[in-house]
Amino acid sequence: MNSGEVRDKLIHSGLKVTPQRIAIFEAVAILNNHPTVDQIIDYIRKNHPNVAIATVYKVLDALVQHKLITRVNTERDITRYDAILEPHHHIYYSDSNKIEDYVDNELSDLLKTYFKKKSIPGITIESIKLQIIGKSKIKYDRK
Amino acid sequence: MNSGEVRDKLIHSGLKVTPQRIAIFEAVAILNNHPTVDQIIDYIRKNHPNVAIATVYKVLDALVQHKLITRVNTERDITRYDAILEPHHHIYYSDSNKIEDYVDNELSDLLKTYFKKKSIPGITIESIKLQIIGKSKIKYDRK
DNA sequence: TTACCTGCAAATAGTTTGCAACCCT
DNA sequence: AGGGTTGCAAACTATTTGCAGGTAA
Repeated sequence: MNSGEVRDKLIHSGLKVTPQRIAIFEAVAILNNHPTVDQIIDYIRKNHPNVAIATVYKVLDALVQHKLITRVNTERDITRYDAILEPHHHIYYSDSNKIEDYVDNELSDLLKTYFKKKSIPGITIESIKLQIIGKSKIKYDRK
Repeated sequence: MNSGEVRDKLIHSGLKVTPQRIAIFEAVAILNNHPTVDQIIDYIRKNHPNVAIATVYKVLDALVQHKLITRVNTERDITRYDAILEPHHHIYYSDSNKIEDYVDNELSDLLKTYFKKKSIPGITIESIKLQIIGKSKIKYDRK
């Protein structure tokens, strides 16, 4: 996502285009893999040292509010953000604590079909998200 | 879950049985529906006024540590707990902000079969959790 | 121009920590 | 008896808020 796209998305949401917003939006997109606030702040401090931390929080809130990014629910006390908006599932690596996107249309269709047949009383389903929890098969080198 | 069962589970985990632990463990079980720390603290303050807040945190940590309860990943800044340990899915009501358990063996089997056939490279799957997000069909009375 | 945005510092809220006293086993 | 546990207050950390000055449209 280049800064032109970022500008477009901001304008489209009725948000004013400011250098801070471009920088922070890009940070979330560049730091793909569900960056934590810490990672975003680090990135901003390195690349745009005069942007205030409070601004990072305010901008992230604004972007979530206007659905340009989403918050990912993960471990307690760690807020992660995601610039990918298409419906997708998540893989949680319990050993390395990383999160990866998982797109699987066959699976999505399977679930769609399943819940079309078997609806859950009392609820109108809006979306279904899978959390796949597992261990990485690749061994890590010892430090 | 009666206090006898609670005692057994504590002993079984090698945790000492104290009135505070019984009270807090019971609170999570009684306040079923994924209580937040706030709700647990409220309950404890009402029913066991001399238990310190810090103790609630410490006991919840100990219970999670020993896998007697689990933490549920939800909205940022809201930590919820769950005394149900069997694998199960969650339904998130986007309108009322409630979480409900969803047990569906047919679905679990379907997923198991699916991922037996189609494994994801690089990961050994430990568990799969569904988050079903939707709106309640029941209308709420206006205040 | 003017309503929106940012930066700063102070405030807040949730959670953790250190340690002496306590109490299960 | 002795080590795990608790209670309290202080410490911490992440996030929010208020407001004066700045800036995009």
